[in-house]
Amino acid sequence: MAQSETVERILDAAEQLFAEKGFSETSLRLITSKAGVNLAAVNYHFGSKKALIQAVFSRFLGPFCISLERELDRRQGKPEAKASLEELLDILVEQSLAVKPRSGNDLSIFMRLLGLAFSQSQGHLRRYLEDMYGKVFRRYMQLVYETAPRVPPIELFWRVHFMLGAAAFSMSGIKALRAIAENDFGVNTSIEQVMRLMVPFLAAGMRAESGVTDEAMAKAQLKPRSKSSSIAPKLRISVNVTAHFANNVTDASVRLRGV
Amino acid sequence: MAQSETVERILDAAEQLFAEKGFSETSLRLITSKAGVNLAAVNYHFGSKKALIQAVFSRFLGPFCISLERELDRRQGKPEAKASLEELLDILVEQSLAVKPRSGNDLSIFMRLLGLAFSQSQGHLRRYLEDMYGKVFRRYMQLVYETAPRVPPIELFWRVHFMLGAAAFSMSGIKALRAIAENDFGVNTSIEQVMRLMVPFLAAGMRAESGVTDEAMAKAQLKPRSKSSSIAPKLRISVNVTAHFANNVTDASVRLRGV
DNA sequence: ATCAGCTTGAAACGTATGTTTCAAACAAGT
DNA sequence: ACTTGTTTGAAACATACGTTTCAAGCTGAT
Repeated sequence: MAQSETVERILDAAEQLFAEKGFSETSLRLITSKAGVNLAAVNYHFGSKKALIQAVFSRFLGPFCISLERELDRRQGKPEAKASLEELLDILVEQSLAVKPRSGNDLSIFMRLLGLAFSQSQGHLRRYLEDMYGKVFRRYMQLVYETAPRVPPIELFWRVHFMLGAAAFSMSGIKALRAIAENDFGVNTSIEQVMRLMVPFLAAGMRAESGVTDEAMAKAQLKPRSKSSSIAPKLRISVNVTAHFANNVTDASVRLRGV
Repeated sequence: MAQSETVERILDAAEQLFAEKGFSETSLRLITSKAGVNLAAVNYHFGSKKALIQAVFSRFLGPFCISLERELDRRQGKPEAKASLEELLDILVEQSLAVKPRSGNDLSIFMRLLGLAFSQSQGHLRRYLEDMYGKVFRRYMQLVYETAPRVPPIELFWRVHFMLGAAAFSMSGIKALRAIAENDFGVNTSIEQVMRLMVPFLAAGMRAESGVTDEAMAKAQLKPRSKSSSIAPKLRISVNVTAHFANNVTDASVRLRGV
């Protein structure tokens, strides 16, 4: 077996180009020519452009989530005082920085991709990420909720998304923003510094006094989920369907994963 | 003269579709068929797809910036105590809500567009917005800076972008988020409520204790701009050049505006 | 009623994209 | 050395896009 180096070259090129230009703006021809491989190689190794996009994310998110989960296990093992919000955010920063840096991979590339994942309307990507990494994400968010027990749950819900937005946005435009900061202030801000600057900002925001005035909202509580959703599935089926219907193209996917 | 209703229909359709799918994912054919006009109408009335995108933004941003500037003038007229950060943010909320709502235009659409403007790599759009509305934006930001004199300028710079991100992200995904909130908490959150929930979150984040540890960053100050840029130009020239060079497509634009 | 100037409709153009095809090249097991 | 299964290379395919063209339609002033 050729131990195909081609796959890695494609992933490297795609990761970089997607981050620079977005998904639909990056053609397979551009990727393959930058990677120095044949055009057909993408469809041969990945099956489609969509699958390529997902593979680019998995290459980073897989190791990241594994090490994040391990860290959460470690913390939850020792029954000390609950982690503060700052500590929780620091975990994310640390784990991001810890993921093995490949050649020329300076983290900002992937952060930008993560931002794009939200803002570009790639439905398949959202579903894929939800299926693959939604569980760890929700576990982490539960811990965040517990650090601010005085804020109404519904407001916490929104604040978490304000946090997400601040992070995704800053990271997605970080290259341009760093250039502006350098130009206007004459100081270079590293990706790591930006992430660390974000921690006190987000923590303070999460802890701010509640702004809820609506009575119904103040009393609203998280509804218990149905029992079935809390049972770990043994098997998951994945089917991708693309329907062309009177000029409207819709795609749906159900995913199935073993074990 | 036909008082062309076509232009409005195209703008309405484009605004909605861009917000749903992004710019490059929305074809002119989709826009024109949704608007019920001929394909060629876009190029006839706007000249190109790029110009259409810009027009969509201007239709909202024009009135918005005018009324924002008026409000800033009004406040700066009376030499009372400086506005608090919450007041400044409230101005934005108020002005956003004040812009005349067109049919089916529930503000979230435009907020999502604003988010896309940053994350999609439409270089021409960024330049256009900077040229047209950069001045008001910087004036407003100057006021924001002044409300937190104790935070190092470079950190304020980043915090402003964290704010922008929180707003753009939450607003851009607001439709889905509202559905989730409704489902999980059984409470409906209006767009206005979300915006108001954002104010204490953002204000607290901006005022958080500085997280700057780097000595160089702590001392960095905003560099004075060159004098010429502070003089209101009498005339501005606009030229768009698209260069196809060995598979790399680059476009640049210089804009010229009367008065 | 006529004419000029906008505006629309339908079709075509040129280009770029994702995907498929198939023969050639290659690697490894026998 | 031969065979088998995998990987590459070059070309073609089908489709979708933004844009252009030009004849037909319309409006309002003369």
